[in-house]
Amino acid sequence: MNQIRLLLAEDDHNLGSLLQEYLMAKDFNVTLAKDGNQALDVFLDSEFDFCILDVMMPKKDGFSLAKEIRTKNPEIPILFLTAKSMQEDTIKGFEVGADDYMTKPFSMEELLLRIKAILKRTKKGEINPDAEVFSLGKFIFNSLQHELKTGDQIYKLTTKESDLLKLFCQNQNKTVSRSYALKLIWGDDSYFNARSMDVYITKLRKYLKSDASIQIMNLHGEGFKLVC
Amino acid sequence: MNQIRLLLAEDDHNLGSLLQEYLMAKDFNVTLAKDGNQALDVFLDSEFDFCILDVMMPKKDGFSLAKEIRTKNPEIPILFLTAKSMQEDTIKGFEVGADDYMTKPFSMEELLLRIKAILKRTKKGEINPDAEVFSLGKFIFNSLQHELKTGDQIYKLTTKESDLLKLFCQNQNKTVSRSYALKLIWGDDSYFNARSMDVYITKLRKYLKSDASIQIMNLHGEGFKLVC
DNA sequence: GGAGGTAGTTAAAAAGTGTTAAAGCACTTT
DNA sequence: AAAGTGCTTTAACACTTTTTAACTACCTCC
Repeated sequence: MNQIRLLLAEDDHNLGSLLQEYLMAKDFNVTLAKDGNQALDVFLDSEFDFCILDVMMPKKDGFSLAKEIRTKNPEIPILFLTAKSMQEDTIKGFEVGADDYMTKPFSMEELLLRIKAILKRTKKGEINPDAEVFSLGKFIFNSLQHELKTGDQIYKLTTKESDLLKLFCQNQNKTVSRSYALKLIWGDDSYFNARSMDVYITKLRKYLKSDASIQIMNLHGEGFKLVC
Repeated sequence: MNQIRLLLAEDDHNLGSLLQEYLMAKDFNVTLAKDGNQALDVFLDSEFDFCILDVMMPKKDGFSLAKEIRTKNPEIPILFLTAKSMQEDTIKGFEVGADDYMTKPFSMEELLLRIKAILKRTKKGEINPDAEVFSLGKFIFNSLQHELKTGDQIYKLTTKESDLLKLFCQNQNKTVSRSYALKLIWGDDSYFNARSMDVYITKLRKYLKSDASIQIMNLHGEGFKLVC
């Protein structure tokens, strides 16, 4: 099972590193940011699966941060940490699209349980992440053998075609950012690689076009999404 | 290769025997149980290599059954069949330690591919890196004596052929990079050696071509992989 | 609505691979 | 020493995969 990549934005250094250590011990990959601006920078720079944001932070508060994060990734689960049981905070938090919130002080164990609950809830279509065989509309894709089959025909995919399709299959109905795909498959993210990736997107679409129910959709400036 | 002994727990009699027949035709040894209790009895009575468990069954559901099976054998691969795409089921399934799951209705071909993928995955640890004798599909390869045997014939391999095949056998389903193979077998990595290696790849493929289930696959620019 | 970045597509260049046959080499046999 | 034998390397050509380039279309924001 892959590690969950978690962004923790918390200005209180003591609490921040305590949480980071605890969550890392629980096998999360935790990046700690010490204010809202730093958190946004880090978020835009790498890929995350989950955000824990303190509401009151210097430079940029948790809610504004959440809004900007949501424009980049409308799906990512967000859990807020509020300093006091402030009615206002709670309301505002859910308006921004919080998946949950916790009022300090809280037990780390409870936090962990809530994170797990949210992950369960939001992980809807996701299949076994280690799977090597995927079912895609009328296709069956065997990523080990690089074979994309349908009832009547079988395509032998090249390495790159297969790698890219596998990445999409592992992230069905989720946005895969360009830079993530490029780093993962092409090893790094540069302008020229980017155009190479576009060529492969075209190729995959050609293979898949006989089933209208699945498509690789572009989200302008954000990345691609395999919807099915 | 011996037959894989497979326990199939499925209360729907039609589906159950259909699957049983299909999998037996694919050379599995299939025992069909029609509820959870019967499945457990059978499991405790004999030896199995693989379990396919329906989640919803009378008397004992698939998850409870899986737990009891796991106490007896924590290693055995388990694949669940779920009636509908129930989020809960999936999560619970993976908590119990499912290796994969499939949602009804599914194609039998996909089921077969997934079973094979799991078997490949879980068998990996079995490979003894110091072994001198390898089983490769219908072949037996003795790297000490440079002999590649099948039921009806025996090939005497040359030193280089044998060294290269041994390297692949020690890294089944893993990518072996060109430069690694060249350094190990040819002593160094230069353009001309590289072409020599290609010639040997061709030779090995010729030996192995009578068994379609094993193949030496090229990963463009990365290396080769023996998949079986 | 136009500028500038982003994406879709095709074709050609470049890099890498598959295969066959002949040349080279070491080692035996005559 | 010449000829033969078996293995390995080199060379050559066809082919595949990946990248680069070029052109077109599109989306977003001022």
